Amino acid sequence: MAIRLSERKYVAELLHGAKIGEKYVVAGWVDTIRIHGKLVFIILRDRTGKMQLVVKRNISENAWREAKKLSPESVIGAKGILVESKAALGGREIVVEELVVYSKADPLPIDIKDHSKTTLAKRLDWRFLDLRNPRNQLIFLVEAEMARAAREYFYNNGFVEIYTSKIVGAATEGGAEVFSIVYFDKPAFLAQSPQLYKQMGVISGFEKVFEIGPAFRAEPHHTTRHLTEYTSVDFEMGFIDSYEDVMRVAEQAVLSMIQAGLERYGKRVREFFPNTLDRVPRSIPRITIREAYKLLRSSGVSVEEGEDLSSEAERKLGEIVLREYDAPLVFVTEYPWRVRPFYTMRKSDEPEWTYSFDLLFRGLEIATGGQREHRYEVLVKQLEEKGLNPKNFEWYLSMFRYGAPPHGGAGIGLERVVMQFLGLGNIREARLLPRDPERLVP
RNA sequence: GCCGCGGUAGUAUAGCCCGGCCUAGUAUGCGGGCCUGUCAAGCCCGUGACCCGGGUUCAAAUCCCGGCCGCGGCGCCA
Repeated sequence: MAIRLSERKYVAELLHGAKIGEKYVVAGWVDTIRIHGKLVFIILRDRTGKMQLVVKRNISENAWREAKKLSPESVIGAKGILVESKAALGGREIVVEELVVYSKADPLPIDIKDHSKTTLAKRLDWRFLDLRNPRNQLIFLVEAEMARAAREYFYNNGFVEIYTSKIVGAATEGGAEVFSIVYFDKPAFLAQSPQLYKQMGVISGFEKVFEIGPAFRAEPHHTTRHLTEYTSVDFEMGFIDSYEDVMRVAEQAVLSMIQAGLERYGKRVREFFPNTLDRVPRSIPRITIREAYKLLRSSGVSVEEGEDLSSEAERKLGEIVLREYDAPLVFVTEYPWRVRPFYTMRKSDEPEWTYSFDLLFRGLEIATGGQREHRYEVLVKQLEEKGLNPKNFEWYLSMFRYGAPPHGGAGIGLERVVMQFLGLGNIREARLLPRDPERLVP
């Protein structure tokens, strides 16, 4: 008599393929409930979709009595006959003979049917409910798919996956943007980047390494594109001819992420996210930052030669490149030395510029990379030039005294890729449990 | 960190400038009733709110100050 969940079929199976006229067990959440006197319609939702159950008093008095008392988002199981029904969503419905309520839900604190009816802050307070909305859940299915594609790309191209420490004894690049923690009786920090460790991976002899892991930034940004904790897709590769080799890998990794997202979820993504990128770009154009200055200036954006691009300039550049090259992504190369970290390799012929790049996706920086300086003496000089004390980098510097190949790499912000791909307005949407200067829970 | 805007039922909002007409409106939710083909079901009845603290005033949701929280811009970054 009782419903056996081990016999359960997913909604998608019942809607496509399962035999009409057979008896099936379904289970899930009550999406919508419509009570019509002696007739109750239940829209049941599981991870594969939604379908209608109809509970009729003259079929089962017990089930009907239970159904009348249901509340949205309660968890139920049902057993009944699958029938065709022109009126039902999906063309099929289950005529319920048995109904079990596993968990009755209280009135909901947020509107989960339509994400736009509740502010993002409230939605995040109730994230587990917010994610019951298929649109919001889809963001993380896409994220998982993109991470999988990146991982697969790296594995297929000879990179070794490494796991570096996130508790560190010294800040990577000096500076105030690290979180301090107490490590027993010693001061310590949360890693803002695996930068130095992935270089170690190369120098250790793995030659090509990558890591997908958390990065922490203690910068009190109040913007739609910053998190204090995010997922960084990092790679580093040895024996390169130039930073062009690094860009090629970054390009292929990012394009394979976009391709994977579209291939697996393209249809649903287009349904829920009107601003999504709907095709995979063939390639990513490269322009030097000096060309970018010119393009921007001729479009009326004031830029300072030798400076980093402001967020406004990046946005504008994204528009220009889309117009001129029909490309949603662009590499901006040869950033000025003065705005890049000490380990960046400078151009041999123009030392005020570097062998480095940023990758912009629809006008937003999603990756940074370049060739690293591997010559010990040059590194020491560059540290000093940046006003840093080589004494504090002894461990790092020592790696370059015992055989370090020419190498380079990049870091890609996973949430930013997801955000720009889907056309989200706020990066917090692309993070399961976002952390920002104010938010620490849930 | 600096700057701007904001905080009204469970949720989303109107009202705030120009204090009294607010016994705070609307939608949705929630509770109850009618209904055997709905599809954000419908119709009827009911329910529920001015962020906290101080001040100005005969009178404060409305004006002023402080706090907390939210949203966004900038710097910076992925």
